[in-house]
Amino acid sequence: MAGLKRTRNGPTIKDIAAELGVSHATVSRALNDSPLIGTGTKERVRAAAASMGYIPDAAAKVMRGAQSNIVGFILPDVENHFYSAIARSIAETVAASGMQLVLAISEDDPDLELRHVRALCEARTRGIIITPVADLRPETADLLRNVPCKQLVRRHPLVEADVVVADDTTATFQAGRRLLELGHKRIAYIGGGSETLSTGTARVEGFRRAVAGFPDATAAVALGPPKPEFGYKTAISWLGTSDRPSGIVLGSSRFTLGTLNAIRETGFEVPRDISLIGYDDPDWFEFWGSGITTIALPIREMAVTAASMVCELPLEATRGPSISKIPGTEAHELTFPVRLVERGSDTPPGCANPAQ
Amino acid sequence: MAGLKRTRNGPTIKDIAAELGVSHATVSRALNDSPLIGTGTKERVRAAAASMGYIPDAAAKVMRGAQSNIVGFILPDVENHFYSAIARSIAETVAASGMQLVLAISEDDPDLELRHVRALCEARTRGIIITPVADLRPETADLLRNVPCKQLVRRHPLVEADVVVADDTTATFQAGRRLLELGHKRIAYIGGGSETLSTGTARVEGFRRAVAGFPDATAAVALGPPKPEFGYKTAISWLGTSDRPSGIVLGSSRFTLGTLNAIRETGFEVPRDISLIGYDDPDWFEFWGSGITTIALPIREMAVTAASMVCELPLEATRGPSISKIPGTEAHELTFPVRLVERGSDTPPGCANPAQ
DNA sequence: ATGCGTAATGCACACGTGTACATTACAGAT
DNA sequence: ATCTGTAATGTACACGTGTGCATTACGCAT
Repeated sequence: MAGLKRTRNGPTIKDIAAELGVSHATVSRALNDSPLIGTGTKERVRAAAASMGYIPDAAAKVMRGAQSNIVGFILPDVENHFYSAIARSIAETVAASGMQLVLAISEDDPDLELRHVRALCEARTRGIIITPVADLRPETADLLRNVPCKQLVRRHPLVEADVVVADDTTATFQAGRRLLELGHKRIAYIGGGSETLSTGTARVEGFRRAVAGFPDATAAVALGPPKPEFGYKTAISWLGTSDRPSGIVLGSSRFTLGTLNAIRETGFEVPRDISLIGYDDPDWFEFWGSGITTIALPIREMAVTAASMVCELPLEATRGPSISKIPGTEAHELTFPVRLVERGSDTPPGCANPAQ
Repeated sequence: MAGLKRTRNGPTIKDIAAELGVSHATVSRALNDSPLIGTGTKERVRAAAASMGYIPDAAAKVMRGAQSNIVGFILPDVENHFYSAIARSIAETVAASGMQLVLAISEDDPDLELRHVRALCEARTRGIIITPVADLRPETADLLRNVPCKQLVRRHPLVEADVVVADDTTATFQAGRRLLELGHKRIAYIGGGSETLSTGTARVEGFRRAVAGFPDATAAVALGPPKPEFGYKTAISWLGTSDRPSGIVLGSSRFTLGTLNAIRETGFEVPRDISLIGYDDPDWFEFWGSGITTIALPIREMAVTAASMVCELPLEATRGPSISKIPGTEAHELTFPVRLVERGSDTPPGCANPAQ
């Protein structure tokens, strides 16, 4: 820590200048293709730089005043297809605009999230896209005020920034109503997040709203950490009871997995004993049995929109999100429509042979 | 570009110094908790820094000589469970050692890969973990000589760096022999990569070696880009012929998906008509039908090992990889054992009802 | 009063880069 | 021979931070 010179000191423009017997300003200009430099000199400088293995120092350039061209995306879980698909689309957009993307994983841990945000701010990041954690630290919200910032997928009340989300309320409303219209009387919802996140509140609200239209139906709701284990435990606890739900709406493809595991272990079958409607559309949903009915989100459009906003690219006119102003702030919310993809995992209750 | 001051100029230690009427050296020492500074001064400096919203400048620190504490991981495809699982384990290890991980996606594009490597080198990254692309640019290999670097999963001949891989040859050998012992006479392998990558050559070699032990068996091999589409197209072309294979070994879970799609479209069924053995073990393999037999890799161990080597952490004694020296270089190769996980997707040919 | 040791702080420089400004060189016009 | 304009290069500073060295202040012993 004390007084240590950098271990591997590559050549700098000063070294190149000394080698050629010119000033370092000439080298700098030559490498930046300034019109002030003679053609011959440029060539000699470039040749020397290449042969000496010169690598420019990004830190020095940033300090000189050039904007760092780093964009950060903080996501909770890279093993969740939903987020990795988003990460991919963001990466494409950012790379296409000539900038550098830094992916950071928060693991739904507020302290890790804070560390990432702090590191990105200290690096003078050009912009940050974040899917905030449920109990986000106030300090994190403070730091985010110093950077152009967009919230993606989830909206946290402490963060004052534009929001790009899916129409979660309509999504779970459609899913819930679908099950009820098929004739299910006892349905349930397993969701991620908590009361502080839009993905928690909005989805539960949609589900409840669907149930409200069917007075003779009862509903159970469980919210927890978006990992397969929570889906598994919750499903196991429900399936053991006599008044188990005959249809379940899942708030994450991670829950779908845990739920499938629970259903198999308790000897039930989908969709014969239990109907399932998933969230998001990972590639294996289509081929699992007769297919898993699910709510598909316009992942690509959402990601590209958020990335374009941060990179200050013109927004392509995508399949129109609805735009509304968030009261009390200057921020806006872009809500993207969702789509129910009908496959084979939901049937009327007690129906042994699905319509196929 | 020209002479622009940074747009959002936050306060620096000089501003804090001016505010308190001390020199910036005092502020710097106070913030770094130097013993040279009086307790009272420290407190006043910290209070001022907090109230003024001071954010340290990472670029200046790096330039001053402090090692950047960034570690980079360049992976080809974040939507592939295999790599996202690796990314997660690397992120955990790197975060635990107090460093910052930068994830970059190469999309199997050598030019994009070069861009990422260059950016990481210019940022004076502490170390790079890379899963190299098939036709990696020589320039990329040159740049990597300037950084502590480890190859993960794939080995590219141009890159002179330690290697952490799975025992791919044994893996496909076991898978191929398994199908042959079940009685299959026509088997096939769909693999990723090309002749320049270890994942291409090693896996094909293992498969061929298995077939060599069964003189009356015939085998087909297809190598291509590791995307579902290639698996789909290849499977479709094979299934249409009269001498179609009765068992297929897949070299990536991405191919498994495309192959399942092809099998369904052509009206066949797994495992009744076609036996399948996958690679890697994404979570849905266990619950797909009676389960997909597959070759499981010690993803976590491999990732943690590579990350520990880059972060200069002591290597935990993991379930022993075999270590060998790579001839012609000073680099070493760590090969991790694989494991065949037997589930329900492989049966003797023409067997309508698997043993369950 | 002088000397001395210690605690606290200021001064000045270095890191690598880019650029405004000054300087030099030289060709052409007077 | 002198002036003017242009092309090419050098000089010097700034960015924000950390640290070696000099300096100040002060208490205490001589």
